[in-house]
Amino acid sequence: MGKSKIEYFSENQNKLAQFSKVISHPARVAILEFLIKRKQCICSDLVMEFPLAQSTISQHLKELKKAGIIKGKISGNEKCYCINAEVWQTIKKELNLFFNQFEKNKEECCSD
Amino acid sequence: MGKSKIEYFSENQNKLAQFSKVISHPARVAILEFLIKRKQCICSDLVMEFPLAQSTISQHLKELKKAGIIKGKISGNEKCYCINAEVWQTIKKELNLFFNQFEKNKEECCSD
DNA sequence: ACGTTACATCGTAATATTGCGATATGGTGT
DNA sequence: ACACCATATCGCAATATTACGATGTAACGT
Repeated sequence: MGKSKIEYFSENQNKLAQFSKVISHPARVAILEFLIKRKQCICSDLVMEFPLAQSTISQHLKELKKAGIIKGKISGNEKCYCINAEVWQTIKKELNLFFNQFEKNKEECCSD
Repeated sequence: MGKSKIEYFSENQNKLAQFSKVISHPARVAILEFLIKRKQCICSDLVMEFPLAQSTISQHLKELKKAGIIKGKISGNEKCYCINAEVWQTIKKELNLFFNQFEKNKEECCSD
């Protein structure tokens, strides 16, 4: 009970759900938008920008990194993060494929 | 703690996160794809199709309905569900806007 | 070597999600 | 009125997520 029955669904359905989960938290959306604006940043930039603890930011970065949507390069003391362009395009494409499956048909079948 | 600090983020960031959350579970992705294929269906169609209890399906439908992505019309005994075309397009557009914020630049700033 | 800075990870608490059985609601057919 | 559908909701248990402070690790400056 409570445990997701993800094994019953297709690989594609699970992949899409996972991609969506990454951007299903406003902090991660905000981090990604910040990263787009600044091209790159380090963890402490985000700690300054957002009202979240360093450990919390670090955890969100870990999630984003796990999904591949960002990448980080160690540069001496710091760790420089940026968008992973390839994965970004992949996720964008997959979401588009999903949303393009539905074509509006003239006759609406239901209403509220 | 553990409570999401959603109040610190913009309306747009929260909206995008909420839209994403709806499709961040494989069962809901599967339900939506089923709904696209069949144009419309009732709850018991889904109960037959997926290895989930009726109450679980009903709950996922509730989530989808809350987000507005589907709508349901009571038809006697049954409740006919289908995609809400308008909301579908809205979510698609919002996600596209988000993903189009990032343009690949030639020089990669980080690597793994 | 020592303190500082940057970041990750651990441990824990609060909260949210997922799932199911049981039960409620409300329309259908008899 | 009654049994029978279809669906919604309630109550609960298992699990996942979010968040933070404390602590660990590793490079830096002195």
